[in-house]
Amino acid sequence: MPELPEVETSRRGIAPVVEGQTITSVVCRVARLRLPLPADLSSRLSGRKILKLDRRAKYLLFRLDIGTLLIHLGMSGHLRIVSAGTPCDRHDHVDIHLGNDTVIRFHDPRKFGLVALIGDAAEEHPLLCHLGPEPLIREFNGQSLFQRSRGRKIAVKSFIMDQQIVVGVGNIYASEALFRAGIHPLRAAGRIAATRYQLLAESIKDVLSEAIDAGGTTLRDFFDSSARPGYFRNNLLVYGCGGQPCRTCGCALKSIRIAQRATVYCAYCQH
DNA sequence: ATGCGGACCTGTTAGC
DNA sequence: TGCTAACAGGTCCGCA
Repeated sequence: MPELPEVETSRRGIAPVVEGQTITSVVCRVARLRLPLPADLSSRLSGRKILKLDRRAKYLLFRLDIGTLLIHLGMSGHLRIVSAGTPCDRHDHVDIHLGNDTVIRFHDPRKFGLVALIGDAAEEHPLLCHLGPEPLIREFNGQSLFQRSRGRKIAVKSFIMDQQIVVGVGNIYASEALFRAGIHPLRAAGRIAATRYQLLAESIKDVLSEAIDAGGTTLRDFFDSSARPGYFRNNLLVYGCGGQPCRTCGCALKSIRIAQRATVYCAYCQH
């Protein structure tokens, strides 16, 4: 669920409700997610004001008057805004109560998510400081991808999923972007020409932007309690389509595993 | 330094 | 129908 577009959609949905609000209390129902939850989270957060909600990679950054509350949704997490008093479900691990009688509720069955309170210089925190560029900014482009790829033998799919190279390209969008760019996912990153990286960078930007726009559609029913599959699902050209005909050439799409991740591509269109 | 495999968890689905 | 195995959209760590 939480690819970068979903995290951005969450941010856009939640920001108007929480910005400017004061945290009144925090309830944690588990001791740890990916990392242990700070034991004193409630006492440290109570009375603090949420100034702004930002996103960096797939992390949500709640900018407070005393530092930053960092939330990562992992593989299975989501945030919902609910009214105070809404009964909680299984896997509703953390409730952040706000002054306006609403609650930010963190739900994560697989517990791969993360909640941490970090200091003011959030970007220098160990969890964030090694992250590569955001995919949608100008500084991320074919030229920078090309330069960083020289000498690398890693499969290009793993290369673009490396958060030090570029953030936010998850397993789904890696396959989608490579299909759009006509690049074989197993090709060694260091053996791809600059012009093709140009195309790849554009494909990454396009597919993520389109997915964010589609997430905007989900925004309308964002406060629904039902977790429905992302709207962008209908726009996927290869992911989850193994065995089906390629939209371009009609040949059956191939399913393989790269670094233990499901990968789909067209052996005819991608080189 | 690079690249790979395993680990962290639970839920759902495919297959027998 | 019921059981088991495989798999799931992320990230970090340790080893070769």
